[in-house]
Amino acid sequence: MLDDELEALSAIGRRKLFPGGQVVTWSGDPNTLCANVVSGALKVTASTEDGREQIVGLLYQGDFAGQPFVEEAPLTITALTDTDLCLFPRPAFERTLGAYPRLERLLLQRTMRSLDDARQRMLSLGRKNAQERIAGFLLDVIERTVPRGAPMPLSIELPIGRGEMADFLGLTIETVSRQLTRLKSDGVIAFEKGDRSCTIVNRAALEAIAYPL
Amino acid sequence: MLDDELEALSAIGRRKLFPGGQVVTWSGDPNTLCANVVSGALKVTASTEDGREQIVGLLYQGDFAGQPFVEEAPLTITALTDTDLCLFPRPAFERTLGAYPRLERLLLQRTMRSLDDARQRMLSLGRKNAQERIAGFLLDVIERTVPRGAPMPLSIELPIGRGEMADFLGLTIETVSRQLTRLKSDGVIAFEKGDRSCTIVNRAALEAIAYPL
DNA sequence: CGTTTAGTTGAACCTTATCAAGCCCTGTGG
DNA sequence: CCACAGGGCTTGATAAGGTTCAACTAAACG
Repeated sequence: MLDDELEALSAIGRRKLFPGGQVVTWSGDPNTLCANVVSGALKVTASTEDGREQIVGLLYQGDFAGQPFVEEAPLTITALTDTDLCLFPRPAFERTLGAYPRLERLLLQRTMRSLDDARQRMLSLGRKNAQERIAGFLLDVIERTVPRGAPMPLSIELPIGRGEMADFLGLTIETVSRQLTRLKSDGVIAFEKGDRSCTIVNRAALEAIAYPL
Repeated sequence: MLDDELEALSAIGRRKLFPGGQVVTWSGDPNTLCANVVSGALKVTASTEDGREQIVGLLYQGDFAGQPFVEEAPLTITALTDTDLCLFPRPAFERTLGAYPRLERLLLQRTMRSLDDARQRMLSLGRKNAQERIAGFLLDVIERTVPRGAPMPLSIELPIGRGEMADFLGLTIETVSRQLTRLKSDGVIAFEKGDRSCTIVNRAALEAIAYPL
């Protein structure tokens, strides 16, 4: 981002801290905000009326949240951990986009990447079994957090708990738990000091599971 | 779209007819093209290496196809019926976007709508059962093709066959077929003159199935 | 400590996939 | 004109993968 763009954004943005668990935007509410994630993590969820929930996206440091040019927020956004957001009132943000074409270009590219992402997840949700989804998820976490070509046994910190993994992968808590213990007893992964810190013992095996044939 | 934008686009576009079944873009190939759908219909698919397929989007008249600013095409696009496309070489299309900010804005808005769409489908694929998916699909077709507030018994033409419905909904052909016959015997829909032309007998019932509670 | 919360494990059940036949329509060639 | 082959769809029987319900464990917290 260029200096004047950053400046223009910071002129309309205000920082706000959201404690873990707090909802930033409710689905159906008037869409008043866009934001940049300064630190922390958020989940973007879609729900059925009867309470079933699907996590349709996870947002981390540097990610963009919200939808300009839309009157009603279609999705609920919730802080997973304590999260620092830089909030932009939507109308001001839209004006800034108009004034800085490079910014709009950037947003377009990000939106298209999100779309690609969403489509890969549709493949996963529609056509993969529980093992493949879990393995794919672990590989995604690796890609997101581990520097390229780090030496094996890798250690990763799962960004979400079992329940949220289930909501992300379209499974139940129990299935997620069982598949993880299966990967563990197969010697592919291991857990130490807690259910969230996971060691990748055999990455190749994980890839073979996630991407068969 | 404004006159000069249309002109700029038509200057770089060339029309081409694709017969039904023909692939327009292969996933993994160099991404050389974007296009507008002049007439006909296309499917956008993601696949696993071992051949499972998920339809991640359907494109109709007026829809935009392709991904500017990406070097490798991530998805396969196939003509469902004979389809007339207006093709743009990607580099020229990107230059045109830069020259006509309103055009880029338009594309951004479309991309965001596609993203919303994709996320709703994630909810469907991850959290809804076969009946709900089928009912939701039928309602989507209605929304797309029937004028608002048309009188009941509605008649719609299914844009795709059973196999493609299955690939779209993350089900099998057999399950799609069974759920449709179930809706038929429940008196919610009916079929005349062929498997593709479907009469909506009871739209409210369909909505109650698609959106429980 | 007792309570709560997250995770694991087990057993029964259910939805959907899988495999296999059969049907209907269309187009083709004898 | 009829037999027949092929594609798209339906239907049935069976099986598997996941869900559900329930009990249990372990760590966290007052």
